[in-house]
Amino acid sequence: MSERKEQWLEELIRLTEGDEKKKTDKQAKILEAAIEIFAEKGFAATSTSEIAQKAGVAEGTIFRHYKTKKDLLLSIAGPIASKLVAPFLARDFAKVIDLPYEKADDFFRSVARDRLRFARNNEKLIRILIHEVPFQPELMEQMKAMLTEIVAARMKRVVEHFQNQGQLIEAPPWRIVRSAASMFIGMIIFHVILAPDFPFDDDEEIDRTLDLLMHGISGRKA
Amino acid sequence: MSERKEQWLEELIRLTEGDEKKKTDKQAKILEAAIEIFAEKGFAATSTSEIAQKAGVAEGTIFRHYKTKKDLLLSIAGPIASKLVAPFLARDFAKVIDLPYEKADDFFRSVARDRLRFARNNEKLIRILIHEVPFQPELMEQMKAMLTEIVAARMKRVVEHFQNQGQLIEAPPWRIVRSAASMFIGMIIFHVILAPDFPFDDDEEIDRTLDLLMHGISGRKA
DNA sequence: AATAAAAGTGAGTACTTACTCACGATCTTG
DNA sequence: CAAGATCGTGAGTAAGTACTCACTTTTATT
Repeated sequence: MSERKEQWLEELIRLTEGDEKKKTDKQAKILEAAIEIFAEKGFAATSTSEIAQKAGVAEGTIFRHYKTKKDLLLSIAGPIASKLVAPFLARDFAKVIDLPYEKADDFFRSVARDRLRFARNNEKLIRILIHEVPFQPELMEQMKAMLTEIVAARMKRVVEHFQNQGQLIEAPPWRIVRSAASMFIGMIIFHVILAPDFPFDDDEEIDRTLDLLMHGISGRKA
Repeated sequence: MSERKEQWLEELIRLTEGDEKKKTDKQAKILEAAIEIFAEKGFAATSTSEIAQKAGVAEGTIFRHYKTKKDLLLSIAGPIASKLVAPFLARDFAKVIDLPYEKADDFFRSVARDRLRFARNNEKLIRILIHEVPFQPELMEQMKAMLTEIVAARMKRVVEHFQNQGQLIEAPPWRIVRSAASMFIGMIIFHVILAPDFPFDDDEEIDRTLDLLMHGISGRKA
């Protein structure tokens, strides 16, 4: 357990240093193909022969680089999970509090924009992550740990800071964070998965959603 | 396509009339076992032999009742999808507008409570639904159709009604519906999946979440 | 009680699965 | 350039896989 924990923590540290492992050409092809098919059909429904074929590689080559099929999945899902929460680990994230963001909504807008762009640039990887996390206990633990120990912990401090300034209402920080996350994740899922045809301006939509989040949907006569 | 559409529409009508098909003992056992394992390991990772074993039934028996494994999945996921949106189809749903609910938040509270209870009573089925919908095009189409033609359409009318009364702000109804849905679905996922240990009072939590939804998270000095 | 229909069985089938391994090709390093 | 390590291969394997079918057992109908 503690080994696991250290593993993704090291991975996070490595990420901030921009240290990528050297991959051979064929290995890159394998990863590319695996991501493509995992995202489309799911991990369990994907065969290694299919991956090999799409990658233009012999099946044995896959197992030279990855002990098992599951190992291949983890080497895809692990890093993306780390990258997803990486910004919250940044050393200056806590300092975000008193430096660039004087207003709470500016802060939320900034985070939302950044993570939405990230999601758009890594759609397939995030699809894989969402789908396979519930079935891979190790991934599940990793995600839970990251969300509670990094994201929730950091966000809690930020929310408390804005509460002290009277910019946010006096409610349990976790509920505020949960609500904000729900709103934006719901927005992403709705527009990316449910209505991908219907085009919209990301920044504009974020602003409108942020408005609802900050001031609610209640009208004057409520 | 139109045949498909009629299929789940008929299913919905049947549901309102409480018409359940007669099942044999072993068939019930098969469904029970399949739901259990599908929810735990996912459809693709589940073998028919495993289902048969858990159901205490010969493997051939499964295929007497269901042509294929996929057929078995659809006969589980289809009905639960229908039941999930069924309340929105109720004839009196539109009338909900001028009869029992004078206040918008009472309406939202009522819907949230009802569907949360439904989700709690059908946790495994909903898990299966969420997980397999993206991979089964037919299910995907069914869900999209239901969400747009039934849920969204009805909710739009209700929101517009409350907007006319000045109880809700003048924003696009779909965005208001999306925000409300995101908040409550986020609440459910958070408490059911991410923090199942941490016990909480459903109705109380719904009220607090509804508060945030109605009035936002912005403080006095914002 | 006789007959038909439906439910249940489990051995069998054709095929796919993840993974191995002995061997040749390519790269790295002295 | 020699030698060892790493990379790449594809035929091969044992263990499933979803599904079938001739058969027996149970249930429904007359």
